[in-house]
Amino acid sequence: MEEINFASIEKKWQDRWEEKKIFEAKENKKGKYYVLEMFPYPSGTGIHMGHSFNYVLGDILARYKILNGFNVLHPMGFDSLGLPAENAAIKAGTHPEDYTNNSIPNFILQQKTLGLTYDWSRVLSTADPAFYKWDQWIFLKMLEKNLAYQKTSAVNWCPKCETVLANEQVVDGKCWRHEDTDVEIKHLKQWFFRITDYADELYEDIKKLDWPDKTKAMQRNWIGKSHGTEIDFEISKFGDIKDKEFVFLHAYGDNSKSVFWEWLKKEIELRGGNVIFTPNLPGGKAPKLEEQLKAVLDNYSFNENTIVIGHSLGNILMMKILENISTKISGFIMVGSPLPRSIEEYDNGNAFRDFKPRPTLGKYCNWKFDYNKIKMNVKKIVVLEDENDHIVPGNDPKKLAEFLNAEYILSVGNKSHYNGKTEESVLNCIFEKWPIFTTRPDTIFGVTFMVVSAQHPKLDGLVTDEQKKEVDKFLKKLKSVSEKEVGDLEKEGVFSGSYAINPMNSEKIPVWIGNFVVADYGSGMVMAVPAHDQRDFDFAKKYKIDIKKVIKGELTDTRAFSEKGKLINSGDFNELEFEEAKKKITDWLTKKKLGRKVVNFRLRDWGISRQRYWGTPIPIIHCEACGAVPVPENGLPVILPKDVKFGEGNPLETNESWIKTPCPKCGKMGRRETDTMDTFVNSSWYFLRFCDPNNSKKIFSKEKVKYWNPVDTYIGGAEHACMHLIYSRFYTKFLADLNLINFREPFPRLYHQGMINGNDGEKMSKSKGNGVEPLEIMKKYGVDTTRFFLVSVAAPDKGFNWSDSGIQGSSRFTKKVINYLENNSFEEDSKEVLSELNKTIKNVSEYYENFEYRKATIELRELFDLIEKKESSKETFEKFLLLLNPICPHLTEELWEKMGNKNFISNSNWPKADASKISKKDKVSDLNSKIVKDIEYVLEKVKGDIKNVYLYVMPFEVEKVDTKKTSKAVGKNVKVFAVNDSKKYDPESKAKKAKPGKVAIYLE
RNA sequence: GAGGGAAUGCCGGAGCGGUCAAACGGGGCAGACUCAAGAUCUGUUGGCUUAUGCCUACGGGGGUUCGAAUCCUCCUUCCCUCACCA
Repeated sequence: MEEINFASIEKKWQDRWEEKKIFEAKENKKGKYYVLEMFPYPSGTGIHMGHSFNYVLGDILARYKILNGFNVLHPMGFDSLGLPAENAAIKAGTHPEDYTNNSIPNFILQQKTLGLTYDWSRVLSTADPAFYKWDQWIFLKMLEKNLAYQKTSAVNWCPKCETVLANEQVVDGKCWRHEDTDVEIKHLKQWFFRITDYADELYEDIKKLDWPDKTKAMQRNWIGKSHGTEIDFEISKFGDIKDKEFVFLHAYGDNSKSVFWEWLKKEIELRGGNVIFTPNLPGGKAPKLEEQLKAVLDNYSFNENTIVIGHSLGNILMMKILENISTKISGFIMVGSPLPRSIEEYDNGNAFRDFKPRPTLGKYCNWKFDYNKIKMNVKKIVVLEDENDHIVPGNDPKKLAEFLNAEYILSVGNKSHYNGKTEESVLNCIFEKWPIFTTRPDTIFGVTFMVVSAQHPKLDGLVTDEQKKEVDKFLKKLKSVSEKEVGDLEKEGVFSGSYAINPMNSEKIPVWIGNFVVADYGSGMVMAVPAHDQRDFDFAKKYKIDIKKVIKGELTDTRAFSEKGKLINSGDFNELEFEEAKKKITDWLTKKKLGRKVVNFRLRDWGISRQRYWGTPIPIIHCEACGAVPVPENGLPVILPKDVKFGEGNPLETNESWIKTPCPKCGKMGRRETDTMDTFVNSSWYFLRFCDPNNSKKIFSKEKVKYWNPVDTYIGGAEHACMHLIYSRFYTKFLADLNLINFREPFPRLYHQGMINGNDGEKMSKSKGNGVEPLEIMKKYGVDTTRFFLVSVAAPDKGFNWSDSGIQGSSRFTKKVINYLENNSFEEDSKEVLSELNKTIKNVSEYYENFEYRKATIELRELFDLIEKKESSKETFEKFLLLLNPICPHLTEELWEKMGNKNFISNSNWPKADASKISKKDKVSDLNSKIVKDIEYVLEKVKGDIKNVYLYVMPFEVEKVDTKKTSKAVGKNVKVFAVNDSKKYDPESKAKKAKPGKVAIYLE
């Protein structure tokens, strides 16, 4: 047998395919099929086995579809922007652009050797400004729709490189280049896409997808939709109010006129505070300072627990009082504060000033204040502005608040200087409402502490003076730890000094600060029920916090009872079961406006800012006057400047002349945004660009995209289950909302190829030396053999360990096929061959359709074995070649030609199966013959006098069963029922055992 | 901790209620061709010493069934993903 020259056969056919452009796709009236493999990052090392596997899987499907008459789009491109090119630039001193420009042709060359059906006229590269221009265009659209925004968020920072690090550049909390340097957390202003606006649709549409269950589950987890209840807890801004003394200072006159305060008094007392003093203020509309001071100071001595609620002129009096006392009081809430006007007049924050009297108030207000002393004598001041306050010209409570370092609250909708609404607002000044998300409202009576995230933006307001030191100590400890290690931290916390109030029973609950609470999930604070949640339990044990049981069940020393059960110690809700309790408590809260049913998502907005060079520039110009101004559409693309320095911070910041550019709005000199976009933006829509890759006027032609999309089958690694596949779904939905496309899911059918490991079962890697180079293997065994082997070892989604002896088995097969013509002559088909052929056509078609390529290789081997052994015709062998073509395109072309065909086998026609030629033996899936066999078997097993046989089948199968023939065949009286037939005779309810294609049998 | 997947003969791996001692491939063994090896081809590959028979077998226990590798349940082991999500 002569040595086969695979290489020349392969080259010959690849050249001919390319020359005749048989794989170039054009829109036409035939049914379309869009097969896509995830495009690669073109690394300098070329393609590896995983790439080859991925492409071959897609190629087999594409070829199968071509043979079946589909107009197939099968494109390839390069995800060429990205960190590796930049890393190579830093480490090897090449420019990312050169690196990329060198890698891509090499990649294409290697891909071409695989004999793929790619339409190379459509190749695209994301590093091409003609491509990323449209990234920028989409960004502008996002901005327009308020889906792009800026906020500060944490990044990894290497103090030695003075630059931001990507997660993969952080190794064990250290910098990838400086192994001795701890990575720090830094907060930077960054750009985000509001993917959370689509969270619900992204979640709900998962069920429409024909994707691996696992991937769907991963997406569901990632989006993390959870139903629960949001409960408003009030938190005192003044720490524990139990020992606080509330003093009301109204404007003037005797306190009996202050009926207004009655409601407030009641509410404060309900929450455990004491209202102890509401003095009469003498003097009517012309009060004298001395008289008023006396009236107050003679009756009450201010102390560290005092909280004053002053209204209007009462505030003025209080400020005077604060000048006159020597203790520091706890709080001062200034309501309806008509002072002071124009703080700007104020003299360096230290002087006295005149308060210009209103005519009606006479001398009263002609006072001067020592503001520093006032500030010194109050721990916390809150300024509450009524909308009415601004009516007095020049009065500006907001400025007053700034001035006094006070918290400022606007009482919205309160137009009066003094009414019931004001009271509610005052209450909100003392007790702030925090909505808390929980999935277990049934345990609300068991809440014994709250935990707020240590990273919470409103944390400061919760920390009392007494606890400040400890809290600071705790927070400092956190900051020295890198983000990744936070995950391994032990749950720790510190008491904030504040208390929350349980809305169910007004119980006082301490608020802790914890390192384990996520700041941007829910409201960044959780209610802790130690008796029924393990994490809360551990925390409570550690810090000796009360544990209150509210569900019947067993607590141990180390375990909380976190299962469902009946409520106890829960007031009116005792004895209720889990589900009912949840509902009733939520209803109660909803009615009282203290809570509501909500849906919460784990999904966060997508941070697209990267402080790196080799990505799409964000088309924004920062202008001192106008802020962040988008680059107008005609200014796109914003092209990456080639002239930058690597290795010292963000390379883009090293090119001043690129950065400096006029503001599109006002024309003054502004600065370009130096952040680039996450490279996932490119892969989020590249599949659309393939439909119209060279369009320079538009992102793509709507018609072309409409013709080809959605992608019929998408193939790629499971590692993209979350990021890439969620982002492209998000982009698709967004572009559909812009009316650019007419579908909302990009990839209705998804397939993951498995991992190919080294022969030792370990991941292939250079350092382990267990890698197998696809090009070498193909050189040695031939491309078709390699393709055949790749799909014959295991189911494509499972992957396998590489084995050198394994490929020899495939090699034997392909060689036998190639040599077949030399050693055999054709005759008329034997029945056996015909049966096997038609069975194989039938089955293999299904296998190709469903990625059961392994089974296809098995049947093809069996068919070929038979063709070799038994008489078979030329037609049969040609059909066999057609069936084999998707896997082994070159050798089938070669033999096809040798047999005298002038056309390409690769775009000819798929054979049709003739079911009548399939012999009984091979018709395993035939329902009737199966039934007969089953009955005969059962009859044989069950000895006894049987007359009737009852069959139960799926409703749609009733008509398929031939009762007459079956009765005759088994010699019994056979009756058929649909499983859902209520009149069926089924004394032993066998019907439930039936399945599609599988009957249930009852004998009588 | 949550979610997903898997466990089959020497190995990889199919089968997913009756046709199962279990496809197909690798490997082993025997034979053919050869001085010999390789390549190729043929046969064989759980045990019982040969029977259209029995036994033991698809991770382990229990169950459903006339019948289980296949369905249910519990357990064990392994792999993957997200991991403090309230």
